[in-house]
Amino acid sequence: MPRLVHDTSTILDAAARLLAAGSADAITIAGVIREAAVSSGSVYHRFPNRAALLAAVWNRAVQRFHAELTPLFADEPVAAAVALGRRTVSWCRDSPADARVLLAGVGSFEPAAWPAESRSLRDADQARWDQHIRRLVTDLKTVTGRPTAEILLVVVDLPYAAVRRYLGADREIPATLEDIVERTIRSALTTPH
Amino acid sequence: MPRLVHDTSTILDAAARLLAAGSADAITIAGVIREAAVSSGSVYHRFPNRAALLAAVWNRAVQRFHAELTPLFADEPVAAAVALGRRTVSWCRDSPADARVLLAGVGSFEPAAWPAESRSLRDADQARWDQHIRRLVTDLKTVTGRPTAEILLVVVDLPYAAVRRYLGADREIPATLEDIVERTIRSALTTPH
DNA sequence: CACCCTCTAGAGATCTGACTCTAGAATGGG
DNA sequence: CCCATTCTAGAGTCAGATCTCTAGAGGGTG
Repeated sequence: MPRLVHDTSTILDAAARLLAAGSADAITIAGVIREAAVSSGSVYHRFPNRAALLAAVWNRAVQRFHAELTPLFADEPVAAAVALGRRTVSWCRDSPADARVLLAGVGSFEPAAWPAESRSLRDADQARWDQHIRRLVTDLKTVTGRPTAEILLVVVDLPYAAVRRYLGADREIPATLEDIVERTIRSALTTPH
Repeated sequence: MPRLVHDTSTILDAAARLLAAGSADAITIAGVIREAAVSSGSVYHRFPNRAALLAAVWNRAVQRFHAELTPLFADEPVAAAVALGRRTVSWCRDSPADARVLLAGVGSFEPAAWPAESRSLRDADQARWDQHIRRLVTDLKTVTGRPTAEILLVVVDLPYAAVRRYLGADREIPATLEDIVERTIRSALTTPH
């Protein structure tokens, strides 16, 4: 049994690098072969087709992100919302490649073409995540009295927006951004209205 | 002199429709030909290459957006910020195709490959817009005492984030979103800290 | 040492899409 | 009515990308 010469993560890293240099469609098999210095045989030994490779890139990034954030749901609702926002920012700073993957959105990864295996993996992940979010949203509704759409905007979309400006332009995420995000979340959730 | 049988906007509309159905890379010449029921000769008579077509799609959407919003900078700073946020939401509801173009970001349109003409057109537009934004930001800094990054987050990125959730998933933008955006902007700018 | 079995290398087959090119349709002016 | 000019049609070329296929390298096992 010959050892694996190339690690699968080498290939996924190369793909993520290609994405960072352009869009998700910049992830071509030919490009990965060049970037990872690997033969096409190697790639196709691991992934039946391009869609499966894209799926792996996406799922890996999402799993890492979720692994980092899920513990934070344990806090009190407002504290959890703030912690999620802060951690989203710091995670993006520490894992820019994965962050760029999430920034592109699943839609860029042609999920319609994914093999069943990849799809169910994603579905399971997503279901768990959605459940956490739903629970947090209902808790925040009772605590703050805001409508669902407002809570989603402040808790989910706002940290994403904060980070997008810098990731998209390949600029450093400022050190003060966590504080800014925290202040904005707090004022939006606790201002009387 | 034979009349133009196809309007150029027909071609750009078809391209925008293709983008809405997928990513910006879904805008292929072959696709536009199908979607607009036009021959490749017609397309290449107007646009020297695909990059020029992409540039035209982008620039048209941006010009429409800017035309809609620029008058609003005339207000008092906080009022202007609120009005910009509200109008961004309503514009996206009324012009979903153009909104999807902006949502994709210039990066998707391969600006590096644009002809000089398209590029300078965009640069001029962008410079005018940036000047308005810069002026508004400095005004808001003196009025609210917030740092630049915080103002940009609240004024520029937040309305974008509010709308992204719905445009990206092809869902109706809720009628209450303008109010939600306004409340969030106000509380972020006027809460003492 | 012989034998497997996993993994790799890389040459093509095939497809898709961008772009070129030429013939000609349509219309206004002389 | 003819010509010039503008625009259109669509076949054809070329580049690049996905995927297939076969030969074989490399290391563990009997």
